[in-house]
Amino acid sequence: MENSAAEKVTDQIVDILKQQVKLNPTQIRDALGTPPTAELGDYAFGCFTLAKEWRKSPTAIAQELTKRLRPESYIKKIENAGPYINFTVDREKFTPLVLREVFSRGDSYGNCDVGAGKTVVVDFSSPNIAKPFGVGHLRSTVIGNSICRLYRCLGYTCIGINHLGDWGTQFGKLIAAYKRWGKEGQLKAEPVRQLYSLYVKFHAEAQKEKSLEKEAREWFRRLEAGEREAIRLWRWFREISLKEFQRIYDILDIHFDSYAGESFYNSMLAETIEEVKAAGFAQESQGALIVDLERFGIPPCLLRKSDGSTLYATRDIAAAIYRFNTYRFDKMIYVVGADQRLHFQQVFKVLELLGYPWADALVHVPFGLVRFGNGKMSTRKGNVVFLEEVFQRAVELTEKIIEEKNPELQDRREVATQVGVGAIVFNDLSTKRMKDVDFSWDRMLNFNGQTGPYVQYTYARFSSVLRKYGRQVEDNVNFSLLNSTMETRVVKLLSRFPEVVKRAANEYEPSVVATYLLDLCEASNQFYNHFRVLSEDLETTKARVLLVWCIKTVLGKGLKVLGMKAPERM
RNA sequence: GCGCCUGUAGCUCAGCUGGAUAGAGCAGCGGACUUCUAAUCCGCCGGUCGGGCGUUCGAAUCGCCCCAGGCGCGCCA
Repeated sequence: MENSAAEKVTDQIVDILKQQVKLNPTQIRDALGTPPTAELGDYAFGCFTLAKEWRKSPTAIAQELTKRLRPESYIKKIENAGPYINFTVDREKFTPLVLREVFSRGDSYGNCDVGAGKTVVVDFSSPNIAKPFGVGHLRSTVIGNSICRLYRCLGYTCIGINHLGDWGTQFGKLIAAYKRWGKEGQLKAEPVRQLYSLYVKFHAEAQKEKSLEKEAREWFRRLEAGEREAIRLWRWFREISLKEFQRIYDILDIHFDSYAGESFYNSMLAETIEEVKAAGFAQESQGALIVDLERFGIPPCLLRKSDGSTLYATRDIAAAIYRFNTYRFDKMIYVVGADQRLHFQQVFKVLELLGYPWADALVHVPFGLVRFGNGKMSTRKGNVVFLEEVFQRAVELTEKIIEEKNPELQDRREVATQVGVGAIVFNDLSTKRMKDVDFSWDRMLNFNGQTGPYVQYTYARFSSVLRKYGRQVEDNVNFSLLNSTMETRVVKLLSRFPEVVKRAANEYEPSVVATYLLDLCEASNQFYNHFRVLSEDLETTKARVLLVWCIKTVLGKGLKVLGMKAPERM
């Protein structure tokens, strides 16, 4: 695949510098920075590292070097400023290069083929059956979805797996609770609400009545033993929960290649345990089966409880092996909360001990917790915010705003959903994933400033301009009509998009794309407010329309990568 | 106690992996709609980058030590 415009420029600078400087291309590239203001130039090379070798001050070196360097092709000016050599790009060449690239690539702009022929598995969302889908689960869902989309941009085949929490002690609790207090009719009427209140009631009652916990463990044991009554209830709970989750995934327009949850691996667990034993790493301890990891400075990994039932570490180990055999992945990413860091360290280590060469292709992508009020959101305490309620309120508010700002809008309901849900999604993706977040209605429902609706609004606005223009957009324009600082700033930002996608994927950090989009919106809205795109002047109009087309395309692509909709009007 | 994460303006966050004067948004104040969507744009106000020591020509960024908050650390997931 051909180099992007930005790469061509940096390659050019490297070419110019490498004749005079004894550094290899990557060293030069790494040393390149951006001057504090655009007037100084587009790229800066600081001469600090050369100072030792040349036994001169960086300022003197910069001065001397600048005299010897001659601008070529994409570089128009090379100037010295203190210890820096500043390179100014030739706008006459750069602007057409960038805009023509965006124009010809369209929606595939920003894609590359580094991942061609490779497969990456992404384990994300993974809600617990029988628990309501809370705002906490949203993070894994939207971050994971975006990571999938990012890797697809890089050419990877991406398999999204929803590792449903459909097995474990919680089902023992749920069955026990249902047996005591549950009513079939109620459960059919509003499944997840009822399951949830049974779950909450269980924990409240268990405080007073110690025997409850024992009862729950017993039910889970019977479930694992495959007893009919237990299986029947489990299946039922699973089915009704899944149906509700599906509604949420439909709203978000997120789809999985596999819904193989924890229960899927039940039949493989005995074999997995045998494998660990055979490899000589398993040992009995206080009645449980563990893998001692002390020599790696990690607490032991529990494979089996003293009552014989299994634990989720075992299921994760079995799942990883199964997935490798099924997908032959080159990388597997787990998008799971930071509170499970240790768990994944343990699981990865055990797989490494078992001698799987792909163990180092496993990566846990953790994220900060969502807190509510005074503490962590806890399903047990009934301290959760339902995602559906969040969506509902966001969409309602959006409809109200549309009512006052754009009352004639067609498909109002649909747009309101796209924007309302977009606001929630963007809110979760716009800050670095490791930060804990305090849930706040105010922040969720703010549509001004650095928000999802702002990006969508900008997109809709430029769409509107193109609609009004109504003719075919072409890249055969007079580019010198786009040489204001505002336009140059936009062009420069557009040229950075491919690199932004790569960085976001490498760092598993969708927020890189989100913050980039905000920058692009700011620059583009500034341009919009200062220039009139459609005017009597045909030449200028054609040039600006091309720029608008490129802005719209990149914004649309960016929104798509974040898993958001890009409404043409709002 | 041990380990990991976070700490930048009143609030929410950027800061391109060590470089030039630390940037946005929200909130507050003041401006810009007879013209392509004002969910926008412009201006003002606002910072001992948690604290200290160190490495370096140069530190918000790297190292060490504290402080504060969060999360883990054997039968939950």
